[in-house]
Amino acid sequence: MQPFTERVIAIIKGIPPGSVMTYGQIAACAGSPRAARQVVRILHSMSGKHDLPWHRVVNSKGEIAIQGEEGRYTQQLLLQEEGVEPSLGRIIDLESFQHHPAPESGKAE
DNA sequence: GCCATGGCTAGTA
DNA sequence: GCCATGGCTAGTA
Repeated sequence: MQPFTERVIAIIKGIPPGSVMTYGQIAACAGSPRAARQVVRILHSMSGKHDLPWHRVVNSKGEIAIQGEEGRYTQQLLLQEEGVEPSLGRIIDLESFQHHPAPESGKAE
């Protein structure tokens, strides 16, 4: 697995319950601010095997970005169970719920 | 060529 | 709603 991919996975695993990060934010933390779509691809293909909290990742507006009805519903439910309540437009208030990892976190022990 | 983005523009009210 | 972006993978030679 490539270093960028490993960093992205470590960052996603570090998102605590009850908070979210955005695709672009994760890419930036992993060292490639323009690689938001790569974060998408990693989540899409590896969230199961690596036991990632995939539901804690949303787009830059705070919206659930999943495609199908079923997936959208599942993500919304998992977030609500952690106390993340979207407002009426299904928008999550990033000011309240966005996780900002410390620069040291996710690096080598 | 994939992809669950993101940032900007045009068009409407 | 359009389109540039980018790390990775599959498929071919």
